[in-house]
Amino acid sequence: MAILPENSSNLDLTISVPGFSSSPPSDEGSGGGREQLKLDMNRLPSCEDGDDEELSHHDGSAPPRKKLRLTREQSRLLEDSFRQNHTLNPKQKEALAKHLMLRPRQIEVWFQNRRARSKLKQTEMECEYLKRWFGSLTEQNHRLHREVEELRAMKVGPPTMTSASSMTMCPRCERVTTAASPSKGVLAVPAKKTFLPQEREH
DNA sequence: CATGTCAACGAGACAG
DNA sequence: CTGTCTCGTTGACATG
Repeated sequence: MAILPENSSNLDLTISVPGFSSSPPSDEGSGGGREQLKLDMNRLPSCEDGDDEELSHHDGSAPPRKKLRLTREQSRLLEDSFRQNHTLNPKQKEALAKHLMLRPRQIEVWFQNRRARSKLKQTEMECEYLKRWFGSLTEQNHRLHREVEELRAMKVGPPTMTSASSMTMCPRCERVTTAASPSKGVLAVPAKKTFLPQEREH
């Protein structure tokens, strides 16, 4: 269902949905100074002992999972990179990891989560679009119903028009057909023939 | 304290 | 088999 143009590269966060701010800068905005205290978490573990993450826990027990917060600069560069490409090849990943002082795995995870957020945003926008569409269709439906009622009210006596009296309009395709081939009433239009003095617009 | 955000993880699918 | 993806979830942390 390609409702919105899947313009791949730049469809992501350029449109802001109210109440949904996943842009990293705003995230850091609140805790800019505070985040700096946690930067040691963002350090590439390779600079210290065994670059095998922080899970080189003795006793095989699972290491405590600490929350990594990316710095503003890291987020910015990742976003830039994401704008250029939504996926990374191993070489790009490695380079980016080195540049950002993160593990390649972290880069990979960030891109996975970023794609997920992007998709979520896209879905929300489509949902919004469909809701609006539904609303306008409902409104149009009501309008047409009113119109049918008005037309029906205009039909006072027995139909005197010769050819038109045997005509009915398919509510679905809005085509005028003869009574010999009655269309199934898709809308709540009674089975009885509807008399159309004149066909409106379409 | 309830809730939202987001990095991280595991499972399962898939391509090469 | 390996690497990467999506999807669903978890857990740390921030915020009102």
